[in-house]
Amino acid sequence: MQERNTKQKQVIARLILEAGHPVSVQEILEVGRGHMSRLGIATVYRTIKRLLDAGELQAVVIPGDVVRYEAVMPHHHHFKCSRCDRVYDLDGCVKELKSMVPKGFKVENHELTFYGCCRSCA
Amino acid sequence: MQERNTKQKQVIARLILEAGHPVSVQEILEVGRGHMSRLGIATVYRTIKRLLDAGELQAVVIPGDVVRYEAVMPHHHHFKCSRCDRVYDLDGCVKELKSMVPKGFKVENHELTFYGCCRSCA
DNA sequence: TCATTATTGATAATGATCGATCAATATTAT
DNA sequence: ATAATATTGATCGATCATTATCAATAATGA
Repeated sequence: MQERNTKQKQVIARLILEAGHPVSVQEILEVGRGHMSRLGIATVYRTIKRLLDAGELQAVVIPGDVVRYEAVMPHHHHFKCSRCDRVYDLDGCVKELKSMVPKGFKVENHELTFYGCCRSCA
Repeated sequence: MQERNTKQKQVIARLILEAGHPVSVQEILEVGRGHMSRLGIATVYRTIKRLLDAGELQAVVIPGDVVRYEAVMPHHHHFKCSRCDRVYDLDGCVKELKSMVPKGFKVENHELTFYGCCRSCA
C-alpha cells in the first residue's frame, strides 16, 4: 500500500491553493480546524513537508518572520504589509536588477521583498 | 557613572567595522577570542544589542540563515555566495523596482538578496 | 467485511537563539 | 589608591519552530 488519500491532506492542500497568498503554519492550522476541528499541528508540518518534496509547494521566507508557503508559480516577488502582516504576491520582475551585481559574481537566484502599507490598510 | 568603555566593547565594535562584510554572532565570538580569549557569548549579544539601540549597527537577515550584523551605511543590498556562505555588500539600487508594486500599495522599504557564486569561488 | 498498515493527534523532545542571573572583575570618579 | 558600581563570563532558563514518539484511528486491497 502506498500513500493514502486522507481528509487532512485534502483539506490542507486545498486550503493553501485557495488562499491566494502565502500562508503560515498557524494560519493553515487555524483555517484547517474550521474544516476538521481535531486537526493536529504535526499533521500540518508533515503535509507541508510532503508537498514541498513533491514540488507542489514553495516556502516564502520574509526576514524576521515565520515561514509561509504557497503553491508553486512562475518567478515573482512579495509585498508584506506592516499593518496587517499579510503577504501579497507581485507579478513579474525587472531585468535591471542584474546591473547591481559586480563582474565575476554569478547570480543563480534572487529574492525581493517590499514592505509598506497595502491597499486595504491605506 | 554612566556607560563604561571596556576592552570587550572596543574589540567587538572594531571587529565589526573592519570586517568589511556582515558578520554573525559566532564569527564575532571567534574572531573576538583571537583578541580576548575569555570573551563570553553573552557579552557579544549584549554589545550587539547596545550598538543596535545606539543606531550604529544594523541587522542583515538572509532567509533561512543566521542573522548577521554590519555598520550602518547607505541604502544597499546583499549577495550571498552559496559555496562559501559569505555575504557581500552591493552598492546602490535600481529605480525600476517601484514599477513592480501595484497602485494603492505604499512602499516604505525593500530588501533584495542575490544568491549564487562569488568571484573568489568562481 | 476484515486485516494490514499508512496516517493521525497529542505531546515530549529537540535545537537554536537570546535573555536572566549572579558572583567575580575591571573601569571610573574622587 | 580606593570605593562605588557598570560590566563581564559562565551558565541556566525562556521561547520559539520543528521533529520524534507511539498508541489509536482510518484508508485501502483482498
